[in-house]
Amino acid sequence: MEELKMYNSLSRQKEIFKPITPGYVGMYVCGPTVYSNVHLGNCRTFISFDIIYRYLKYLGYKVRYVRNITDAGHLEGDRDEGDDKFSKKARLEQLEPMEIVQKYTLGFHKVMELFNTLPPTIEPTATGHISEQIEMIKHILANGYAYEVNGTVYFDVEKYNQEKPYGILTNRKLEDLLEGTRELGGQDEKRGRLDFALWIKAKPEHLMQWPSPWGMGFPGWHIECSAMSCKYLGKQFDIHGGGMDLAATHHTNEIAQSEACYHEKPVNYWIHTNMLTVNGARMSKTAGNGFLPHQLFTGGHPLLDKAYSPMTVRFFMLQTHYRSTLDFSNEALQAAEKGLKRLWDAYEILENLPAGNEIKEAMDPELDKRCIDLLDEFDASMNDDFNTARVLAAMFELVPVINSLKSGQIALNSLSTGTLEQLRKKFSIYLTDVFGLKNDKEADSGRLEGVLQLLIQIRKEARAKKDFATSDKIRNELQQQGIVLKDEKDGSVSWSAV
RNA sequence: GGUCCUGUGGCCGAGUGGCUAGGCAGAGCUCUGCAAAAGCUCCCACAGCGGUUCGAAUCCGCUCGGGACCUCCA
Repeated sequence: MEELKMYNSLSRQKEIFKPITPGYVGMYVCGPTVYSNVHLGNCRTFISFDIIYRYLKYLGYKVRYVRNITDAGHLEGDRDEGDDKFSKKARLEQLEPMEIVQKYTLGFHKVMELFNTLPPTIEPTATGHISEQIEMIKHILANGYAYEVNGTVYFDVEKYNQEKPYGILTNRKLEDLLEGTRELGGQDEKRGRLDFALWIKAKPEHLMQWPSPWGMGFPGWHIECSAMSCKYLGKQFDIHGGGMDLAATHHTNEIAQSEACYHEKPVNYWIHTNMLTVNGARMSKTAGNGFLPHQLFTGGHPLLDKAYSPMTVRFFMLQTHYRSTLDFSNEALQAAEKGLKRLWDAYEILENLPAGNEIKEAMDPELDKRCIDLLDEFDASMNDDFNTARVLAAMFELVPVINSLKSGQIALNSLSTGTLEQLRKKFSIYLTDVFGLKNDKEADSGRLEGVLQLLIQIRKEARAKKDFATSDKIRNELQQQGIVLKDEKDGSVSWSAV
C-alpha cells in the first residue's frame, strides 16, 4: 500500500509520515477553552482530527491521542491588568470558576458525543498540571530564555531568536514580526515587544491562583500545552494539531518554549485545520457570528431554514478538505443531507445483499475492475493528506452500481464474490469506522420497526384489493410523520426517515 | 504595512500539466396503480490578460476580486 502523506505546516509541503516509534503515534491537539459553549468552528477542528485519529487507527497504528481542556485563566488582552477569563465570568454569574469549567466541559463532551467523535485517550486539564508548568518555567529560566519582573515571568523572544528562528512555523522573520506589533502603552515590564508571559502574577481578587517560586499567580496560556504534551507524549512526538488561527502565536510560542527548555524540536508534523466561515467571514467568538451546535440541531438560528442532524453536519464537513475553508450555508447543508441519505441507502443495500453462490470469476470483468479501482481510491485518497472529499466522490460513484445490484439491472454474478465482499466491507468500514458516521435510522428503530411493519402489511393488503385510497392514505400520513415508504420492484416495501 | 491563502459550472466543493471529480438543484427518458426512490442521458466550468509548453484549471508574471494571520479565539 502507498505511504501516508500529510501536509506539514513546518515545511509547507506534504511529507511521508514516519512515526518516531514504528507502529505508534503520539498526537496532541489543542482543545477548547471551557469558559463558554463551543461553536461549530471549534467542532470542525475536533471532527477533522477525529477523522485523522480514526484513520491512523484504521492503518493499524496504536495512537495516544491527547487533547487538553484549557480551564486555567488567561489574560484577556495583552495587558497585565486584564482579568482572568474564568473569574470574570464567574463574578458575572455568581459561580465558582470551577463551576463554569465543569458546566462547559460537560457541554463540550456532550456535543462531541453527538458528533460521534471518539474521546481522546488522555484529556488533561491545565489546572491539573500546574506543577508541571512551573517546573518547565523554572527550566526555561535556568536556561536563560526567560526573566522575571515583579512576579511575572516573560519569555525572551529576541534572545531565543538569536539561536533558533522564532517565526519558523509561519515563515516569518523576527524583524517583520516586530514591525507588525503595535506599540504597547504602559507595558514597560516586558523587554521585548514579542515577549509573552509564562507565568502571570495574580492580583488578590483573582479567584484562580497558585503559589509559585515567583509568588501567587497563574500560568500563561501557551505553557500548558508544552508541559502536558511533554508529560504524556515525550519531549519529541509525532503530530501536533490545532486550528490555523493558533499557528502564528500559540504554536509558535509552544515551539519556542519547548526548544528553550529541552533543546529539542518538539514536534515532527504540525497539522492545521482551516476555518469554518459564515458568508465568507471566519466564525469566531469575538465576531459574534458563531453557530452553536444546539442551534443547528434544532434549526433555531436566523440563518437556518430547518434543523440538521449532527451526522448531516459531520458529513457536510467531510465533503471539504480539512485545509480549505468551509462556508456554512443552508443550501450546502441541504445538499449534504440528501447526499448522506443516498450513501446510507446504498449501505443498507449492501448489508442486506443475498450471499449468493461462490463466484470466482466476475461475469463483467470490466465492471469488477472498476469497482476494485474505486475501492482502492479510498485508501489512496486518505493517504494523500486525508482527502475525505475524494473518498466520498469514489463512494458516490459506486452507489449506482450498488443500486443496480439491488434492482437487478446489474446481476450479482457480474462481480466476483471477493469483489462483492470487499465492496460491502470497505463501504461499511469507511462510513462508520473511518468517517465516524452513525445511521440515524438505526438509532430509533426497534419498536418503531414493528409498528411500521404492521402498517406496511395493512397497506399491502389494501393494494392487493386495489384499494388505493387506503394505501395512499397510509403512505401520505406516514410521510407527514417524516417516514417515506418505497414500493420496491420485487414487491417488498422499505421505509426511511426523513 | 508585513506574512500567507484563495478565486472552479445555478449552489457546495475535489483536482495529479494531456484522460469523468463528486454532491445538490434543473431537463428528458425508463420503471411504477399513482408516488417516492432508482437507472440511463443531458447541463463539458475553471476571475481577466499575457507567458512557458506539442499541450495548462493545474507552472510563471501582471491586473482585479475575496479571505486569514500579525491581538483572546479551533
